Amino acid sequence: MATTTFFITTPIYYVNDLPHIGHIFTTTAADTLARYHRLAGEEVRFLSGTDEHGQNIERAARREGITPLELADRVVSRYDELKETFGFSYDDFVRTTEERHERGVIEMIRRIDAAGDFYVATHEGWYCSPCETFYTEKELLPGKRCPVHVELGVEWKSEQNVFFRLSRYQQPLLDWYAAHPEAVRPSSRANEMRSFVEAGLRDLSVSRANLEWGIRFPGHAGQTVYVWLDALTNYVSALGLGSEPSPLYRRFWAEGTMRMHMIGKDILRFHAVYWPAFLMSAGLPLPTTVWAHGWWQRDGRKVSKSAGNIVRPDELVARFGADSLRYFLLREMVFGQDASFSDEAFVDRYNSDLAKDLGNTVKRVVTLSRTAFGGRTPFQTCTQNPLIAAAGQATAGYRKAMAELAFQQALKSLWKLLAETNQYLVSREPWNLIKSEGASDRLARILWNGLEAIRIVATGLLPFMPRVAPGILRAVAAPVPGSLDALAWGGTLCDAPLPEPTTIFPLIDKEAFMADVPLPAPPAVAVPASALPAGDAGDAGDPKAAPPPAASVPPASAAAAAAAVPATISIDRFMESELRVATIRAAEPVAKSKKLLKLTVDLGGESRTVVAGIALVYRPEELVGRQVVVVANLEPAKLMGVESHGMVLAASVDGAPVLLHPAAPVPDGTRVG
RNA sequence: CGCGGGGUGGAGCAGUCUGGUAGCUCGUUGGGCUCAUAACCCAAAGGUCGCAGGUUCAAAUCCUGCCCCCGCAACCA
Repeated sequence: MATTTFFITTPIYYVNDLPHIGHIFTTTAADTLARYHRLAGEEVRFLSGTDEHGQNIERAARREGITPLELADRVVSRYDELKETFGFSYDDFVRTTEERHERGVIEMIRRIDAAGDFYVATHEGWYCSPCETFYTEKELLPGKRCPVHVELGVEWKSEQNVFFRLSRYQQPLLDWYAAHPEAVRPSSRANEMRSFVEAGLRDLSVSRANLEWGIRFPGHAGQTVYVWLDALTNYVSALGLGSEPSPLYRRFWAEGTMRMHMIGKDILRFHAVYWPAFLMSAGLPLPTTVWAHGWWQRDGRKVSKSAGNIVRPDELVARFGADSLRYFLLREMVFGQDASFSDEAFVDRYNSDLAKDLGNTVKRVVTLSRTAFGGRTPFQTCTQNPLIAAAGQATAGYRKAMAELAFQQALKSLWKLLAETNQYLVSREPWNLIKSEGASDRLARILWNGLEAIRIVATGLLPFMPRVAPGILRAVAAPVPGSLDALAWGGTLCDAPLPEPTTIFPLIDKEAFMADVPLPAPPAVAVPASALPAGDAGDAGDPKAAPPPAASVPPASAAAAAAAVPATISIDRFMESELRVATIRAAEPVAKSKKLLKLTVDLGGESRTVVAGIALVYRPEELVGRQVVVVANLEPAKLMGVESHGMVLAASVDGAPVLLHPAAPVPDGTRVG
């Protein structure tokens, strides 16, 4: 029986973005899994990389006056640093500008072409000449101007492109999902993909004309391979598809046991629909699992010093170590769902889990043993005690959770064993035995059990904390194992020298730490997007790259004819509007909007959220407590994501709003009219 | 009807797919212990599981409607 193989990938990260918490998270998850499977005795191949082609890179490079490759090199060096810092253990790092990748893409195209799944068709859209790019209606600025060259208009242009017959793979994809429940996880995502595919698939434009920075499309002069076909192929090109011989490709893909893509949910469609379709067309095996995790978010409403939810991974790493962050990321999030990141949660987690539960217990047991046995581990083992069953349950729960990528559960299982170890110690009171009977047999068994439990926990932590876990093992005089077999009870050495314990995770004064959190930029002013690390977990390509539909539909006329307004209306008609006086109880800017303020308004017992476009003139602070007139029966509307339940009346002077208010205070809710 | 996430003790969350005594962590209070990083152990208080209907012997969980919050897109409702 051949060894089980485990091929795991991160997305290839787009190089116009510096690494952030999302990249760190995805790679940490994949790394932890890779390490776990190595310990499980499987043959593991772990791949990461960068996506370096495309218009955006070309533009960004031009802006900085360097070549695209120089730009990519610079970002790649940041990923190298990250690898060092976090101890990522990928075996290979593929860059889409590498020759081996290009060979893979060309082979992929050859195979798809042989299957007859390419055709040339016309592709139309709004085009900006300086950008050499098509934009969708939505991307354009008002007046059909280019979002990059804001002063320039765009033109309607059509271009010949190569299309992939994605539509042919609708049923095969549905069959694949049905036959492989593990193919897309978590299962809620699989449902999403199924309904997406069931709704019908359009053919996909997979080339661009006039795109310099990319791989030339074989057999179609003037065409460049477009993002996703290029990017997704990295998973096999890095293994050597298109190069001969390609033993890695054969071993880990063609004949591999597990082929897993770890991705963020934002790029699921590309991995669970397009990529399998490409592979089907090419006659290659499909991934066994596409695992889409959730996003790290932040509570946008409460970005403040007191809330302490400012993400500063660099500082956290510098102060607490990369392993602490690795632990936090996998312990805090229910893998697959979204979670929110905050400094406060981090410090809480660090103090309670790492400093107290883990660090303190290690030091506690080691100190007891050193005191009782002259700086050594106890002289005898123990084969009958309550911790054995506890450890058995903990490791079983751990393994089960790891198999399901339930990292949170796996860690919880280990921590339960730590708690049980502390309970055991309290029940046996070894500190009293030291005084009463010295280095007795009984004491030896008790403390050996304590050390053994810690050894097992540290073993389970090896995939999660690749630097700290070996340190703990050394602290309990245990060898660093190369196999999960070490999770079994009984590994702690007898009468072995125990080094003097150190404080692995110093307890942090949370108050002091939180006071240290720098204030964010004033939210009333436009905050540069770069100051707010995105919550997503790494794009494997241009997020704007969703290919336009094959069928060209001229964009709808933007300007609908203004509804004719009669010169006068009846009093009844006017009375249909419910105008009421209200007091502004709270006001805050709407995130990322220039003009909107979110007002919480008191209508006399009823509290409402009303969005008003007055931020350019009024500051939130000066509004609170003021009375205004509100249209109370307006149908709700969403503005910049915030649902507005009413409208604040204001006079408009050259577009600048001036709020209306009663000349004397009146009760809230008073009808106007 | 733009897409998506969510509303469960003070805080943060799990549980919802596969209905059946509401669970975890932190915090709080009281007690214990003193080996350990003011750590560890025990106990207690604290919840209309957003609201309203429905299905069911039984609903946090399934169905319908509604309200609210958050992220993305949409900027003056």
